[in-house]
Amino acid sequence: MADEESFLVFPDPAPPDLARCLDLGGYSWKSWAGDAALDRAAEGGETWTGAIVAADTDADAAWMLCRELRRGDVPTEPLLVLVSGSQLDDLESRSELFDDFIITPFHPRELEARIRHLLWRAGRGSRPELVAYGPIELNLETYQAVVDGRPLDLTYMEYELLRFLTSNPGRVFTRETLLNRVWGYEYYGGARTVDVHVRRLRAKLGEEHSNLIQTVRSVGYKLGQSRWKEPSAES
Amino acid sequence: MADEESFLVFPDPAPPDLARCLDLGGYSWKSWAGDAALDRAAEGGETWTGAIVAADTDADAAWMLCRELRRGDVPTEPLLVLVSGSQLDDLESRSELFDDFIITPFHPRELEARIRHLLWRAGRGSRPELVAYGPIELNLETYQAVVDGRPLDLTYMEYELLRFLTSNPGRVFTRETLLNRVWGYEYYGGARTVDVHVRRLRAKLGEEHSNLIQTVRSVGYKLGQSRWKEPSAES
DNA sequence: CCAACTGTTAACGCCGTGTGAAACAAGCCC
DNA sequence: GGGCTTGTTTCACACGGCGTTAACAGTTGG
Repeated sequence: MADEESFLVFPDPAPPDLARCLDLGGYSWKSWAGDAALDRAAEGGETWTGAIVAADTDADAAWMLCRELRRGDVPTEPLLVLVSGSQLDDLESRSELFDDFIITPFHPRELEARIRHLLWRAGRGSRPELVAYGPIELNLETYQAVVDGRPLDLTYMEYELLRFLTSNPGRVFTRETLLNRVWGYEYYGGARTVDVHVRRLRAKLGEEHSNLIQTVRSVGYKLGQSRWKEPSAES
Repeated sequence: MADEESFLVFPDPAPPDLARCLDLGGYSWKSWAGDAALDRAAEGGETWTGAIVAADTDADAAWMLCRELRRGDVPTEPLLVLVSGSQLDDLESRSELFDDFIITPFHPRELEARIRHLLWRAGRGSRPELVAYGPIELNLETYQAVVDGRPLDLTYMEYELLRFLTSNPGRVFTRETLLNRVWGYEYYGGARTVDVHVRRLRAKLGEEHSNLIQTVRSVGYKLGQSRWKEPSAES
């Protein structure tokens, strides 16, 4: 569930054969109407495995969408365009807008092969370095933390603490250990510091996920491993 | 430019339609029998603009040639394979052996389009001349920066800094990293230099866009990817 | 020699951070 | 089970680090 492969498909009522081919291939995908939806997606931090843009019907809108996708607001992704045979000459002046193309009507297996190859090529590229556990995802490059897709506004120490716990899920750490490994200095009288930071983290994780960080009495804290144990938070 | 574009074509008697298509496209090419000739070429320092390998007749020899070409003796070059429809499934396990493929029988204009795109990717593909993020656009050729269509008057260092940040949107960079990658020297003690340049950049970006460059406390700076849910202080 | 660019220094103000103590919950002993 | 002990959560506050900002000095080019 972490890296569900989801494709952005244009136009909104996706071409029937394209839709059927994607479904048969086991890919999840979502069709979008236009660039207006892009802004929303960019804000929400939504990302796609790639984009498939059919340019054989509404060429202008399709190329505009490609241009938007290539702007960098959304991370550069494999971009496949569908063109009709008569549009082949249009490709030359738009080289930067796509990674691969396929001519309609296309053979389903060719589409599948092209998608596979694009994904393979993308996989070899620089993949964002991230650590995740359950609903928590930490992007080490952007210093962003999200839970359930909702971005968290964490301070430096909160982020470091959450990163350490998420990197070692299920393991219990004493306060001394946490002070040593996260704060980096020898424990000298400030055990409550950890408590307070755990508290702040729990608060920012939200009511529903505050139990992700569990306290092991007389020992310390740990993250996860028993999420499905008697929630009973409601009522 | 205008250097002789010469393609390596396999097999030796090149497929007639392929040969004719290349000739019509104005490309120079040379057909080779097999891998024995490769060593000679590698020694002689001969290079090609790219390779076009027909795998629909002698598949085994074709893939072996691709493997040789990808061995690293010769710099990786655009590699296009011709396959028949029944060979599509073979591609999956050979992803690393080609850059693009085309199904035989092919339409001449599709071949031309694919060659053009491969050449474009090989040349300018890795070196974009335009980098953009949100309202920011940097023209690397004219050394001009515009935001919202309004041209900015940036100094050299400001431009370099903005270019680096815009090229890696969302990623956080420490001041030390910025000094190394943008300024290019190792420096320790003058970290405030970065602060000041960021400040000047923000000033020139204008009030409305000054928040494009975000400071991540205790870490460094990053551009964009903000999740500012700004609680409607404006309006 | 002026103008613009660049890097440094220092003062200011904010916000993250740690600490102490009080409120709270969970065991433990009698 | 009542009361005591131990450990955890919560709150409020003060210190200090960190970023911002402005002014200044060194440097280069016209």
